[in-house]
Order: sequence, then C-alpha cells, then structure tokens
Amino acid sequence: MHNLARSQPGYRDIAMPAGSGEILFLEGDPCDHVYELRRGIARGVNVSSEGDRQVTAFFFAGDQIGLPLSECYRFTAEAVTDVLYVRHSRVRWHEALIRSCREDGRLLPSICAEQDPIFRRGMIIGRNGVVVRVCAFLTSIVDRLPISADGAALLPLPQTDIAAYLATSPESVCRAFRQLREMHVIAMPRRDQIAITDRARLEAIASGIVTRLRMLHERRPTATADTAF
Amino acid sequence: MHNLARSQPGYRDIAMPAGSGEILFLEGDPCDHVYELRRGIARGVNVSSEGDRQVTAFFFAGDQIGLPLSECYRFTAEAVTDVLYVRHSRVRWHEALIRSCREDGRLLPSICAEQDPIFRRGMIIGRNGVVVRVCAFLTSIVDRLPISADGAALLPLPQTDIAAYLATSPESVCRAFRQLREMHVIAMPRRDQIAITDRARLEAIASGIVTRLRMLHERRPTATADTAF
DNA sequence: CGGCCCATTGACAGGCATCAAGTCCGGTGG
DNA sequence: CCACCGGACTTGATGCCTGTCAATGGGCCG
Repeated sequence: MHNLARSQPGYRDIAMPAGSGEILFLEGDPCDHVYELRRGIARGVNVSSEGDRQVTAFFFAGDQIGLPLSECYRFTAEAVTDVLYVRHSRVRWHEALIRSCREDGRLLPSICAEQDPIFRRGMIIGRNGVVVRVCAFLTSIVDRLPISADGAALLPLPQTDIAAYLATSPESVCRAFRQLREMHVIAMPRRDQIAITDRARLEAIASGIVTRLRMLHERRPTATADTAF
Repeated sequence: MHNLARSQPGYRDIAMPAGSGEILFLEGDPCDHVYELRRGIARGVNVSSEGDRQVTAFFFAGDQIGLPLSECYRFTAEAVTDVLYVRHSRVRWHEALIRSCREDGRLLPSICAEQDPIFRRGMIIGRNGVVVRVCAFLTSIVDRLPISADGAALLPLPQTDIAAYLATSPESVCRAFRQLREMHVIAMPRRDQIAITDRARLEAIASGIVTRLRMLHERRPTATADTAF
C-alpha cells in the first residue's frame, strides 16, 4: 500500500498499528514483505498438523521478522501487545541487504537477529526443569523489556504464551513463577506484569548453578543464608 | 560453490577427510571458513555454561555449515560418521553469495539450509512424549539417510547423540526404539543401524495422530486394523 | 583375550501434565 | 457508577512419564 511512498529516499516511515492478537503474516504465505517491529512485542507461532500450538520466538522493537530466507514464511507472526510496525518490500529490503553486504563485508545483522531467538529457544527448552527454563527464558529477554517507573523490568506476556514458548503447560509456568516469587527473584505487581528483582539469582538458576531443584524449596528466609550465594 | 573451487587452484574438489568425533570448528571461533559437507554426517553441538551438552542439529552431505551469520560460530561442528568436507574461504563464499543474490533475486538457499535443521529441532523437542519426539526426528531426517542394500533407510547415529538432540536421556531413547521395534515400525539389524520399515505409521505417530501413548502398547497385530489408516 | 564404550534392562522416585474447581481482573452494558 | 461476564490466572489432587542410578550384555579394537 504505502510501498510507493517508501521508495522515495528520505521519506519518513509511517508505522502501522496492530492490536493485541492481530496477525502480521501467516505461516506458509509467500515472503513478500519484511516486517520491522517499531514498538511492542510480537510472537512467532507454529501450529502442528493436528493443532498443538508452539510459540517459537518472541520479537521486540527493532527486530526485523519475516525475512525471505525461503519462499514462504516459516511461522505466523502475531502481535502480543499492541505494536507498531513498518512493512518493507521484499525486493527493496533485498537491495539494501546486498548493499550492506558489499560495504560491511558481512551479512546484514538482521538475518542473525531473526534466527537467534529461534536458536536460543532450542537451547532453553532443551534443558529439563520448568523453573530452569523459565529463568533461562527471562534471562534471555530481560534486556529487551520495557522498564517500569520503579526501575524493574516489566514482562507484558500472557502465561499461556510463555507456556507455549517453553513447551510446558500454563499451570507449570504459574507454579514456577510462584516459586520465583517466594524466592524474591521476581515480583508481580500486576497480573500481566513481571518485574525481575534479583537478576543475579535469576541467572544463577538459569545457568544451572543450583544443581538440585530441591534446594529451591528449602529456601531459608534468613538474610545471611540468602545472600550467602 | 563451483566458482569457488575454480578460483582456488589446488583445492579444487579435493575434499578433506575427518574421522568420527573429529571437530570441524569450535563454537565461538571466528567464522573464517564455510564448511561444505560432501559425505557423511556431522552434528552441531552446544555446551551450556555448566557442562550439559546439546546436539542442536545434524548435517548431511550437501549441507553448508558454519555460515558467517554472525562474527563467530554459534555451535561446534563435529563429525558423527567419517566425513568428507570442503572448506571455503569466508570472503570468497561471501562474494558468491552476493553474486547469487543479485542474479537469483533471493538469498542463497544454503542460508536457509543451515537454519532449517535448527528450526526443526525446536519444533520437535517442543512436543512432549519421547516416542513422539523420536518419530518426529526420524521423519525429519529419513529422506537424507543412506539406503541399505535391502532398501531400508539406515541411521548411523549413536543413541547418545539422538538423546542429546531430543533433549532426553539415552535410556529413554533406547526404550522408545524398543517400543517402535515391537510395533514393527523400525528394525535394527545392527547396533548402529536403524531401518524404517513402516514409514506411514512412523509419520502417524510423529504427527500426533495417535492421541494417547497408551494406544501404542495396545497394539493390534490385526492386519485390517493396522492398514485402516 | 581383555578392556572399554555403548546399548540395554530393571527399579524407583520425582516432576510435571492433566483435570477440575475456584479466584481475580478488565471490559461491557445497563 | 455499578453489576455482570468472560477469560486468564491460581491452586489442589492425582497418575503417568521419564530422569536417574545401577547392573548387565555386547561389540569393537588394541
């Protein structure tokens, strides 16, 4: 639609809005456009042949998704929060890629940027233990989350999506959150907001330093014991 | 590819050998070369910070691995079987990419080819049930396996690697194989060889058509019931 | 022939998926 | 402004799956 406008150099991009749950593009559709996320969070969704849904990646402001690595999109892109995005014509994006390729001597980092989340998900769900997976997930995206007024990172993702991303059930995600809440690793001021309060512990659990999950339950509220490790 | 070989006298079509277990390149090393697998099977390996090993992808003859999508290799590449490979200089591979990009109007399919296995692994291990995962895994690679004399596909992969790929334990893989063996879906003439004997059933289980794993045990050897779907 | 590594099998317990019910919250309409 | 409603989250109970440990077997190589 506004591709013509975009072809004029120097023209200021007009970001299009999409409401929560809205579909940006569908898995299997031809890769005619590259979507650049300007604001909000989107998810990549794959539906198995008999209906079970997997969230294969979360995307944030600045990410480019729907790259024409193959003929068709490999996942469906949906808005998680309300988003703003810009659609780039495939051929134009391609020209920019080649130009950047020749100048920098390497591939456009955006290719890496779309593949990295997918790769990271494989690393995360390849580990066993829901709590570990949740912590690894939070660690992997904490840097890209918006910051609340009190300085804590906010996670406006529904738990159903997190469960579909972590290959587990919403109930298990909820229970994992409760454990982390009781450990004061995270706080949940509101239903749809999660604030990371103790990032060091979070990363410790994510990296598997806590060998036995049992230790999580044997939490000692004693201040000295807590700060010991 | 052929262009590369031509422009490098002396290295033309001379494939280098690597024995089973040998390392082609290490995770974190700078992407100086692209490795083209000519023969055999290789694996992509990632080791977590505290030591647990994950096989993130299997690669087969014809695949190009170690693509310079970022500055460093994202995984370690090791030979599973004995392999033959060709090493392409990064800059030369890059030139060929740009050329192919301009001519075909699309990215080199090899980029997709390296990312696809990683993506597929996420899909596979995102499902629950070891038997389902094993069947999905076999389905995803059955087309690329060598064929034995009697026409059955052969899978020369150690079960430890399959377990590390499927994010499960070697014991569970072994038990899943035993179930499939008893169902006459696969056969294992030798320790390191797996022949797919009933591909339709394999794909049925992989796609989740069998809703309850329980049904697998209640196998009906009746011919009519078997061929029903 | 002996040693080593991998595959196999059994026993066991713990984690987690599942089902079910209850609670909270935002949005809608009166 | 308030009541209602629907969806998401929460929590509990239960059984299965599977990870873990341990021991055995089997094949390959030195």
